[in-house]
Amino acid sequence: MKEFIKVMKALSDPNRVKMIKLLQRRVLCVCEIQASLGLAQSTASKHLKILEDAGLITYSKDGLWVNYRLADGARNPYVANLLGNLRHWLEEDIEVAALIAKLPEIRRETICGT
Amino acid sequence: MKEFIKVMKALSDPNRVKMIKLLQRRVLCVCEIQASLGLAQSTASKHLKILEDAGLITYSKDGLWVNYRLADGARNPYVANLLGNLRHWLEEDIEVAALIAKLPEIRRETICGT
DNA sequence: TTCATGTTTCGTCATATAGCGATATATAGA
DNA sequence: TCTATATATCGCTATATGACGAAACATGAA
Repeated sequence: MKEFIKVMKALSDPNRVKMIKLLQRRVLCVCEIQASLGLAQSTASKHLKILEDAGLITYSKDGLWVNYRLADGARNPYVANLLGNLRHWLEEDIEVAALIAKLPEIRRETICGT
Repeated sequence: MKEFIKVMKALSDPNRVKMIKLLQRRVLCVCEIQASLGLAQSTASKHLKILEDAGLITYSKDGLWVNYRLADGARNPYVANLLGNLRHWLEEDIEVAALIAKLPEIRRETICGT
């Protein structure tokens, strides 16, 4: 039950769901996600931790960057099912579509620092 | 997005998920659910309202009783999918199993009032 | 080492949520 | 009408959550 609740809670916040939708397109670092959603950096980081705790995403470090990607969910049926459905769910959502449309402009080299 | 979030939030509370699991077995009135979960009457009623707002359950009145049942979810893909999966999800959960085991003893005639 | 930079954690605040008891509403019967 | 009963709503408290800025941590370069 606890594991199920954790996954549901993780997907109960619009910004976190948007992060999932963005990560369906490509691997992203924290500052790209932060820039895309217009959040403070600490807020983005905290949301990513919640998604990771739920098993929905994983990360790998590459120098200063932390790359986040969708988990495969092999160990968690709730994760596997919901990530699968979220491939098509919310594709028509207006906010999600806007984020996806702007994603090509979001590149870590130009967004971060400078 | 708002509709999706509403469904996820509704399923983010253990007591509400347990209500869904109980309603998979049979139609229940508020006092039966309250007795089964050991909640205050007002708390049970509030949870049921949240589930109903999310489209996960429906109700019909029969005299003094309000009978709650699972929704068919025909109008909401998130509801249809999650209610479908919840038919088998959490069947092995220890708390859920205990509630199901005690469900035959929960009958409105003996539980309510008196 | 020192500095710069991406990320995480901490401290704080405002809002949301779950819980309860008390009260209000609705319906059936006397 | 009045009473009894099942449910819904209100008022309140304690905890959880999401937001931010500031500070700490981690890594790579000078």
